[in-house]
Amino acid sequence: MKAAEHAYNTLRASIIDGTYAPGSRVTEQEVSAAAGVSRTPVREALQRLEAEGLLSFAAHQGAVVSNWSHRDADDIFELRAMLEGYAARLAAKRASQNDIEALRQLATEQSLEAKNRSKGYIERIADLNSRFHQRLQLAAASSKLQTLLGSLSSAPLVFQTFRDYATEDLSRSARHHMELVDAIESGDEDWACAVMNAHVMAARQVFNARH
Amino acid sequence: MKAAEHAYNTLRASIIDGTYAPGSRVTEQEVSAAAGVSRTPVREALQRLEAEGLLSFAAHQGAVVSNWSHRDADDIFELRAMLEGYAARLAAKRASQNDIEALRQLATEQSLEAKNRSKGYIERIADLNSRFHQRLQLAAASSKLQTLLGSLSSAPLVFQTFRDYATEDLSRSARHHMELVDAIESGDEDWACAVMNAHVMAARQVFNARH
DNA sequence: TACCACCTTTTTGTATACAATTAGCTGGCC
DNA sequence: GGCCAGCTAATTGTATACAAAAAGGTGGTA
Repeated sequence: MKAAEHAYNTLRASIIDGTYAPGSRVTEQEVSAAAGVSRTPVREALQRLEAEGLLSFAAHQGAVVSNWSHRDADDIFELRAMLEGYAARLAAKRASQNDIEALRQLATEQSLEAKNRSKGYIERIADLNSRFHQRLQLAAASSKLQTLLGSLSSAPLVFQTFRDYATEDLSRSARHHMELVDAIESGDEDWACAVMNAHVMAARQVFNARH
Repeated sequence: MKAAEHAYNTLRASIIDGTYAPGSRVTEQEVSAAAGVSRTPVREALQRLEAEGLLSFAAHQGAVVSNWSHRDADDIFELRAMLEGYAARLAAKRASQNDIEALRQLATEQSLEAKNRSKGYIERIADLNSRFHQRLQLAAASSKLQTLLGSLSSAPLVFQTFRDYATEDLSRSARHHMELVDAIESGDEDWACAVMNAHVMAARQVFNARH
């Protein structure tokens, strides 16, 4: 793996798991030492994380970990609803048979995991969930949209949200995905968009209830 | 000015004015020589431009200038309509008296420039236009939204579009801005959003007619 | 003449050294 | 005792040197 990528992964994990608290300062040297690479690739990693919104630079003061106010979180869910809704629309219009089968496969697996809840299911569901959304965005076939959504969903709160899901939330999420596949397969843009909106709004509700 | 910023500005200008054609490869050394700085800040500039979508990296092959297909352009206008429409909504809800006065000032100036068309008016109008939109985004008070829109409007096609504006297009654009101010001042979210949608769709129409 | 291996050159990726700016502190002065 | 100047240490910003990888050309061979 390239050094820059290693530094990026290391720091990103540290931010997400809370090792670096929001608002705390991150120096290049720290990361350099932690990742075992020189400062050059570290600077690259910092820039990427800044572009993704996990860090922000104050002038001449280096990087600080972004902290998300309640209002920011609300805005982000609103934006996600809008953009993912649009993605669902495009997917309903453009998805190939391959896309649909892949999506159905992922949604089915997720349903099973949500039902069985065998050891480690949270991580597996989180993974299936993100793969589902990414596959849907691929089917939407708008690279710009994918970029925009990428910068939204990489925000820490998405990760946090999943841990907060109760059992019924998990199965509802899985049902949403199944319904999305049906809507996309039938080519019904309005339906797909509506389900996706409900999906994101449900996630927002879970988040707001806990924070 | 910092060297990285200088490299960024230099290369960005070269891409926008067409010195670097879409699809052409950009080497670090070239930019380094052109800007008169070392490769280190150049790499920083390349990353920023990649994040903004003006460049894209192929694995181990360096940076190539992005070229925008017709479909990409259409998607971008669609996304801008959605996001700027949302921004207009938020602005209608949240704008302060200061915001409104600043917006009205900018829109008024733009109207005059569109009417008089004195030497260099294109550049001045382009500037006023971008300041108007940025001020509106500021009034919308959603930093994440601002980031997303930033990555859309920095795309080359926005610049190109403005040069294509005919006289009547320019005055219509100015009228849209005036109407937006009225809608925002009255706090009517639907109105503001609708005007903004019309505004972006009109821009798309101009772009599509020429390309 | 076509094709393949190898070498050269170019270009990216990384490390390190140095410059410049800044924050925080220490000591002296009022 | 409080406050300001100046210094020190820490941190970012930049340049350069070197390593690694890859593209493209060259020569030889079938």
